[in-house]
Amino acid sequence: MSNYYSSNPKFHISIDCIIFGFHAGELNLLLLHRNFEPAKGEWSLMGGFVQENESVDDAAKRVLAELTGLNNVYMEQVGTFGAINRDPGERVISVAYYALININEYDKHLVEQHNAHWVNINEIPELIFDHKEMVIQARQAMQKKASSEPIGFNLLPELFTLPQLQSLYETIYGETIDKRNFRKRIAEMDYIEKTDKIDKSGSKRGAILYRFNEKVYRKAPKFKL
Amino acid sequence: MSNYYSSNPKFHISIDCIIFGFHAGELNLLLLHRNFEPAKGEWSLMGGFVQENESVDDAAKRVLAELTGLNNVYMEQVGTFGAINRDPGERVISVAYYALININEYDKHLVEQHNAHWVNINEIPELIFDHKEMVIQARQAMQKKASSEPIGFNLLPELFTLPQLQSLYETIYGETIDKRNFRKRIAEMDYIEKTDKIDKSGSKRGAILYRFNEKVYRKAPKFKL
DNA sequence: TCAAAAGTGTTAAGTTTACACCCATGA
DNA sequence: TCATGGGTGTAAACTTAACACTTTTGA
Repeated sequence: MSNYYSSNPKFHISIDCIIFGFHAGELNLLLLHRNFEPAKGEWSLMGGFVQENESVDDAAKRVLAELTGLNNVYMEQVGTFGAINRDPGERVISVAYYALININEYDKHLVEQHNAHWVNINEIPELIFDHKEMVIQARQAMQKKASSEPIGFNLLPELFTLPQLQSLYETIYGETIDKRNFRKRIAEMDYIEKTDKIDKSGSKRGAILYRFNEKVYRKAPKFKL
Repeated sequence: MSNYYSSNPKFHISIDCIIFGFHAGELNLLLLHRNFEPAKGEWSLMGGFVQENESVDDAAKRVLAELTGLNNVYMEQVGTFGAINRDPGERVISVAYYALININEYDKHLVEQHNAHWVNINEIPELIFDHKEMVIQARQAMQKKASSEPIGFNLLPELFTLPQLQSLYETIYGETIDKRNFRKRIAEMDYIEKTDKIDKSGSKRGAILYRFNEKVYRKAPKFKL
């Protein structure tokens, strides 16, 4: 142990998770009513404290899994929020991560236990501390990333239709996309593979189901939407 | 004070600075020989510990100022590095920031005191811990940002020539740019203002000096290089 | 007078956008 | 049979890329 190190202060480090889900043409966040003081009962991001036996990234994965039961989820670090008084309880430095999950596959029982709810991203309530700012930054980071890397598929089921995919990207960008131009671009991505299955849930005619083939993508990773 | 908070561990939080400078057509980093254990004497980024009386961002500014004497420097957070054993001394979670400075204007006396040196970014020596990874991520983040926001000017003097500016962007991107196409794009940015001064240091003929006008930029912020 | 760097426009290629109708099906 | 959402191609507008010579001046 170095004297130099120990002359410096230590801090609680927390994780906050911006959990994105996509359903029925809408982006949603999984938010919860905080169940401890301060700000007990107010809307909050899912959070937790980094422990001794885990890296910061692992802590983020753990915190996400505690709420959703999910592992191997796509997560990205948004940034670290370190204002002195950001938490009125005591000083906590927080590392924010966003997660993209398939809204059909989380553990509903766990979510209920935490008193968590999906909230439309355009109708976010007041959030505690600097969580609103975290959401804003997460959304921007996600949008930017989604335009240049194929991360959007994490928000969809394994098999998805082109109308679904287009709706997802329209929601992420907050603007409509021309259907034929969209499909032209998708057609050029040979890692978005047509299956012989049809999804009839959205229309009488049914839409062809596609799959994102990550192995094929990795051989020639180019993506732009 | 909440019991819930205090049941969690605390950590040393450090700052590491990736300090970019541009000189003679080359990007450089300001690196130093670490003057305390562990890894004393090895090449390292400038760093320091976050204190109780400062935000994380302020700590980054302080650490940069301690080495360079500079304030009001353009800085961006790169990310937080939280692997358990990233520092073999004891556990330290580090927040990395990059800074863009005008290589003519730092405090050379301070830099000498810290035993710091400018190193060409393509000839970076072995660095301690995960500093190499921080440099890689900082460089990528800076490159991306520099392509869509006018941050490159922070690396140049107040007055600069178009050959200088082009050389800077060629260095940032690691590829050559067509001179006429480059100048065409610059000509469309009315916040890059021609002055009536000539810089004769680079050629016999001399090159016109330009200035980045931030106020004009803010009125219609569009930038793409 | 010549070497060295600064400065200047045009054309072709590629990319992006706009746009309208037919198809398949279940109710 | 008709209402609903799924599926398909082409042409114009715009953007990007390629390219070569003249100017100025100090040595």
